[in-house]
Amino acid sequence: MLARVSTAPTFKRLPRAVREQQMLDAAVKVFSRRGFHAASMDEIAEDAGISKPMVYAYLGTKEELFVACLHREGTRMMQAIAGAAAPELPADERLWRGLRAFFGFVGAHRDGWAVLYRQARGEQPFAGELAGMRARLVDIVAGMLDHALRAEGREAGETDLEVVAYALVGATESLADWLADHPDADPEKTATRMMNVAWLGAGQLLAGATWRPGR
Amino acid sequence: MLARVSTAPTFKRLPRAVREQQMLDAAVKVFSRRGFHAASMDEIAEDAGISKPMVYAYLGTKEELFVACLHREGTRMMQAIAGAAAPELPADERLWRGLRAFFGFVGAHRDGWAVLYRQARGEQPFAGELAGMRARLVDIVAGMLDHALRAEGREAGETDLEVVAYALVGATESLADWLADHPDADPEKTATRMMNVAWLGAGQLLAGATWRPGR
Amino acid sequence: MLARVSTAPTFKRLPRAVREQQMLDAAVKVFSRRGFHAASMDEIAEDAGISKPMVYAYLGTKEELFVACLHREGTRMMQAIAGAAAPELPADERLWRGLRAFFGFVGAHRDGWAVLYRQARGEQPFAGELAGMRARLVDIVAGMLDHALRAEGREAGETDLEVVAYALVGATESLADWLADHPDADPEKTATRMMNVAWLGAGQLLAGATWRPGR
Amino acid sequence: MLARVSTAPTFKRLPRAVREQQMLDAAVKVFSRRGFHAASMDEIAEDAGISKPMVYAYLGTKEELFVACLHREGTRMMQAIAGAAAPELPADERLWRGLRAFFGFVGAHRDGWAVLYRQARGEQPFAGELAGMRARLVDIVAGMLDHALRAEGREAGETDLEVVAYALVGATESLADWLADHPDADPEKTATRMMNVAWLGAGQLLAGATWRPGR
DNA sequence: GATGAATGAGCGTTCATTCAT
DNA sequence: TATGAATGAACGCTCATTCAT
Repeated sequence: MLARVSTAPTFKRLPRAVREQQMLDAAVKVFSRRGFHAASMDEIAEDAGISKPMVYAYLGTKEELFVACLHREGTRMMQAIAGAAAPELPADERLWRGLRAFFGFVGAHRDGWAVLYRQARGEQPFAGELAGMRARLVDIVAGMLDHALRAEGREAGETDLEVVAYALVGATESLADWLADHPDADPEKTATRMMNVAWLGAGQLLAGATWRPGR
Repeated sequence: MLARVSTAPTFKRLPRAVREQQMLDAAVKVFSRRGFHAASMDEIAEDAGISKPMVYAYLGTKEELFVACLHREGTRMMQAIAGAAAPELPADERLWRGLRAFFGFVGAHRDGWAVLYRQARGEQPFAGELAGMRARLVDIVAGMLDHALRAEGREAGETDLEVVAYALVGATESLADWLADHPDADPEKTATRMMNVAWLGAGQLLAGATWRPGR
Repeated sequence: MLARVSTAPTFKRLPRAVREQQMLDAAVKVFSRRGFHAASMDEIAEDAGISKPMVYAYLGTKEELFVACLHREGTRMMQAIAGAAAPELPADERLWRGLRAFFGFVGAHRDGWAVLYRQARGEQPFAGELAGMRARLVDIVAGMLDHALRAEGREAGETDLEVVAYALVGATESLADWLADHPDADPEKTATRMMNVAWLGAGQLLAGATWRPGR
Repeated sequence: MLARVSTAPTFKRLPRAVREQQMLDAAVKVFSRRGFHAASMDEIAEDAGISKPMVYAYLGTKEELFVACLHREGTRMMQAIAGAAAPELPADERLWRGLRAFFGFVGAHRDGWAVLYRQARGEQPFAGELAGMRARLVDIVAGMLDHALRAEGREAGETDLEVVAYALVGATESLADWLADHPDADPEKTATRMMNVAWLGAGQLLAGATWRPGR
């Protein structure tokens, strides 16, 4: 048997980091479509174009694999939102920028993040991971509110702020779900609507008030 | 062997209606704790104090059983909210009463409904059932908003109303999750907070405004 | 509670013999349609309009029930064929009458006997029952042949006769299956064809010979 | 712990093709003995010396497995009969060769094919498969008859030929059953007897005629 | 590094069969 | 007599996970 001449690219023996990304891509895709339990390691491996033992060798258990997906997607999202809201801006501008960044991300990763996020709920093993991510979001929002309050010399109970932030985050997630389910909807427009509800509240909306980006 | 004193009830040979409720109770409990997939029919049967075949005889397949749970809990919730908001009241009063009824129900069925609701998302087979329930809620809220608008001679696009209502429902569900996770929290108080966010919006909240029940 | 006045027929409390026939009717029907294993006692009981424990009380185990079906149908068939072939007639006439009686019976009990018979094969527990029935048929045919031989002063080995008879019975059963599968086919015509093959053989058939009833 | 001497074959990690044959062997055996329904996948797997999941991985569902058995055995039989009857020979010679090949095959696969064939009847899911195989046999026989008729310038209705062929095939199958149940019987002799009945018919047999191979 | 071969363990479902009324 | 209620015991099938090459 002669040595194989390595001229044409064989698409094999890729460096580990690349392989891992391929696997994560496949995993995110399959988990999104089927849900955590219904997803099978076989399908993930096949979709990644790789054999099952490799998946185990690189990313470990099914649970660990799912957590890895959560982490990667979560990190990406956080980075997308990160610098969106500089503390020196007024509160509404900060909120607006954050929402726009968030819905922009969800719009771009519809069947990736949004659905995957939807899966993490309800599967206890990942309650912790998810709670952590949401807590970070809630903290950001609560921080905004707190900052704005202090700027006017007032203060609020911690729980109160947290709960308000929680509600805002919840409403936002809910609209994100809606966005993920309506492929033709416009992220920017959705963000605007969310901003209206969040900032003005139903009372003023009914009274005819409207919030619009850029004043 | 002493004669068995037939004082204590034997808990056997109960009529079908009773057994069905026992099974549904057990199913709600187990589905809540483990999630749909992780829940096993064995555990549900055992928890109901009955053998597995009876569960199949009365309530059918695992999926059918889950749907039955969804229906029972959903119906209970809808009934709890039902007459809460009479159309002749002003919009904020209607919203408030609806929220109070909702959080009251969730508070009373913490590990029942709220968690079960949490499970239904993400499991494709039940998308329909859940979407239906949520749609009814969204319709109710959108109806409130629309009614209030028309009362003032104004009008709004249908999609806009729906999206706003969607956001409000989402925020509410989110706080319901929060309530379900905080056993010591007070449903009434949570409803009040939700009302503040929903009605006043972050803008007015930051400006120091507060909404309080009864004026 | 007053004594129930037994004016209108309640269709209950029927005498045992009647009930048993109802059950057997239902059993034959269900076994035919589903096959022995696929048939369920539930369906049989329901089809008989009676509760399952009654079936067990009257006809015993599922196997026993099937055997009871076999016996009833087998007996009916044997009776239908019984006097068909008087020994004093010539052999071909006897054979013809037997075949006509047999196909007549099968034609009238298409989905009853024929299919049920088809089920008994392959289910070992009933090998004995079925073998017995077929043995009786084979014996009848072999007896015919033997009688005809002796009438001419000749004789044949027992095995030879048995095997020939076996082949004839097999061919006949096979055409019975065919008849059962072709609802529009005419039993009389089928019997004639069978008679042609059996009596003349392929050789003479190819040579243009034909056998016709009544000379 | 002594070093394991690797002399005896381990019988593990065999290539797929080999394992598939082992499984089919085991399946044919178990299906034959127990019948389709009574056979359990566990027993088949154990008999094949392999775990159940491998059976599913390679051969699929129980039904698919049975069909695979049917196909393998059916193909083998057809191949055994295939070239047996060259068209240029006279009809009786062709029939004789076909019968000899058939009984030879059945004699060699007693508990394999014959019993398995016996199982396929009556189990509705396989009606199609079996009907197809029998149809091919019937066609072959009908073709022989038709060919012989045309050679003499005569013709016969299609249905007539088919029914006659059906009867012949039925008789043959029946004797095959008999052969499978009598382990000591001689296939060749059985073929001869069948040939006598089929070719000469009962009439000539009773009149003392005899057909013998080779003139 | 990479994979085909292999399995332990478990789950959903069904069914013949029997109490207790 | 007649039945609704109840179950033990299997069976088909799947899947995450690991050897051995």
